[in-house]
Amino acid sequence: MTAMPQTPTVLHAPVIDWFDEHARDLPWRRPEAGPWGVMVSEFMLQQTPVSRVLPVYEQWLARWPRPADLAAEPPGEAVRAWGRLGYPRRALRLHGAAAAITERHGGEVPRDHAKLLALPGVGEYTAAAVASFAYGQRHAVLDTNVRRVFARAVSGAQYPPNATTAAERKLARTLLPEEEPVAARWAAATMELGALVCTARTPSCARCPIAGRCAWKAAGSPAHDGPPRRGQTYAGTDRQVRGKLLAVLREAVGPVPQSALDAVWEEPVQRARALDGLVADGLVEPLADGTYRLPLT
DNA sequence: TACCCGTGGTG
DNA sequence: TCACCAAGGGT
Repeated sequence: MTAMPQTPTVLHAPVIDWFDEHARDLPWRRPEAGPWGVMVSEFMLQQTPVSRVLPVYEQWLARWPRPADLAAEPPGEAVRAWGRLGYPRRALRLHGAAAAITERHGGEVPRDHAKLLALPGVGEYTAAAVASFAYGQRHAVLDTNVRRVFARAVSGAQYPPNATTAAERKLARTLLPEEEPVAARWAAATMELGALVCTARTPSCARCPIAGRCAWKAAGSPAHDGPPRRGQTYAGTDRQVRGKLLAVLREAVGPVPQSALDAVWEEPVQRARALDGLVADGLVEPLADGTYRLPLT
């Protein structure tokens, strides 16, 4: 059961005041980033830490300052520029989003949440984040940081559920400040609080602006009880093989022979399955002569 | 819903 | 050392 705060607004001022003082100076938060910069950052930050995104973000925006600039290049160039950020399908989707923005929205990142949501690679979180951070709109922005902050401060649990629940969305809407600019500030502030203070492993409650109102802390910071949180195995999986295969193609200038791909993984069945998967995903293009390259279309 | 999808830092 | 973790989305 989720406990409703008696007066939701009491959290707003301390969290936003804390954000005013402690917010990181990130490039996508600067005014010159614009909606496109915000969108690029949101794609890159999906499951990838800020520190690793920073250099790639700068290169990306310098090379493709507008959606149309990216849309004008082959998707394989986006995959190559993605580097080692991980989950390279995001690069493909960002390229697809840029193409859709160019074709359907006159080259401007749409302001409307529903239109954002219709873009490839843009889900509930990213649509709300772009609408809120880039356009100052009032949306519940529920990422892993915000979910953890609310789980602790309001629900009294160490961790949120594995999958986002309807109760969490309702709570987020309940806590959202009424005024649009305040709501946008709140969204960024709660995310930052989760990223810097209310961290997953060892939260710094001594530095938390709402520690005095935290339900989890008040309960004695009880350990997580429910089902174990989903772990991520990696070694020996298809994902690892796909990563090795794509790394070869990223670093190659032109098409690579089958033999170069065969060299990265011993086991032929899994290797073939991984390569087929990359082709099916549009990350790799097989050529008639038996070589492979990053996609030109 | 549960699972798939990369990569690297860290306690 | 190694399991956990990092501004999710698609199916």
